Amino acid sequence: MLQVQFIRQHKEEVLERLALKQFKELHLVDEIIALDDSRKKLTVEYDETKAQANALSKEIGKLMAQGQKEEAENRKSTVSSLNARLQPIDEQLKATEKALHDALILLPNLPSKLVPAGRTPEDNEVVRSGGDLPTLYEGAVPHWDLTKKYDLIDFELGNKLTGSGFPVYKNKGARLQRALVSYFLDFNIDAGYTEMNVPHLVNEDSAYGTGQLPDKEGQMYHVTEDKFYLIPTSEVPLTNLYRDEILKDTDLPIKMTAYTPCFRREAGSYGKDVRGLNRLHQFEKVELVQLVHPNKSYEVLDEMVAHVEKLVQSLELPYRILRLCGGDMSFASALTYDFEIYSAAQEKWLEVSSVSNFESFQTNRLKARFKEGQEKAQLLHSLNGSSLALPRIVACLLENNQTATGIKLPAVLHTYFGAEEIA
RNA sequence: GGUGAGGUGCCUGAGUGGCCGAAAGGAACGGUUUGCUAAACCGUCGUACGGGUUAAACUGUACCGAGGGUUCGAAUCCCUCCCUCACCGCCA
Repeated sequence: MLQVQFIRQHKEEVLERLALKQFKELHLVDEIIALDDSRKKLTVEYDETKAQANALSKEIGKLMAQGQKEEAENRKSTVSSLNARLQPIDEQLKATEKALHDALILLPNLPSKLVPAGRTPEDNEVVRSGGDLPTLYEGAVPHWDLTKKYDLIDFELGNKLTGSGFPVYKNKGARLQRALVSYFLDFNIDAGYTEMNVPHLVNEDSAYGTGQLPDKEGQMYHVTEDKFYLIPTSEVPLTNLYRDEILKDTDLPIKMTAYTPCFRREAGSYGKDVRGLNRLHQFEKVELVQLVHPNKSYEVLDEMVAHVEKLVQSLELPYRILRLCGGDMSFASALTYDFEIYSAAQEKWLEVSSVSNFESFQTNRLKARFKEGQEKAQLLHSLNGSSLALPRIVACLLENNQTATGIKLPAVLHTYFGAEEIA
């Protein structure tokens, strides 16, 4: 959520940058300023009237103590009439505040200066790439055949237990997952991230805090009886750890990593995009979250991108890093880099990580702040990134490294996996 | 799930209708003192939204788990909800 004060002070800039994000409802900006104007006006009216009433009420106490009953009764009726006047003002004020808030949450975050113009994924900028596209042997097949051939994942069993999109990992498939999770976590811990283990269900306040509610309710699984939501990513619990907190600047940066399952309803998806491991309702992911000083966040973003890049490189997979264009970025992001890995048998790029700087967009909603000395509290900047989403990594590892006799694993996984290849 | 107790500032904890944005102690921060450490002493020490100012000073309103209510006036009384703790039951 953008800050009204910023919008007021930088209206032209806000309009320009919203347009870059392909945001159409630019009229909201003027509406917001108008609503804020009336909010201020009503606040003054309310406060002044209330101040009178409060002062009189205080006098009543003293008059009563002095036994001046009549005078006290006089004041009482004055206060009563003041309060009666207050009521409609209060109602208007509340309605105005709500309207203002409702309009504010419709505005997406402003894209940073680095964001390329554009509307569709084709407009994203490739900033770097690495690794060589593998040449597969004659009999190479997509991962959904490999998982069957080596008995790694059973999609049908998952259907039986739950439904499509809930695969059952078996045997070396299960072990490969666990190896990857351990490796990713260790890699992150070595870079100074603190490992966290957080709830997989969150309450409404948390879902609201990171922006899943109110708009994306349909994308989450909802436990209606207890009003909990299954997390779509560990970004939700991790970032919400600091909801309504005021940190000291010396506590910064906060660097966290967590491994959790992620649950996504992904309503409306179909076709080959959802085949095999490409898109699931439940998958595993290791996530990075940082909360940092506002003047550090872009430096930190680069650092996180470099960190994920090193991780991908260590898996010896061909990758490219995209800087997302205005139209393809998420609602809350100011700048996003996507990591894609080439899935050789499917012959397409799969997104395996998305690293974003949200600036103060999330923290404004969360009220996650920090203080430098005696200064006024100010909003932190939040960032997050996957490191990495498991299923698509598995898909690429299997497809790209397949041989006639088995699947060779990158060296970094040998110890974790307990073998050099899946045969 | 049952019964009981309770939710106050960074923490502990007082406060049962006006003198309470809230005692006291601790922590933290700034300073004085100090050979060092420690101690002592002085000061500062919540947030938000307004007014005001070049900026301050100053000032108003709201907030004592959340939401409603009673009252001229609520941290304090009433109602609903949430949460925590203790004991019992059950149990990985």
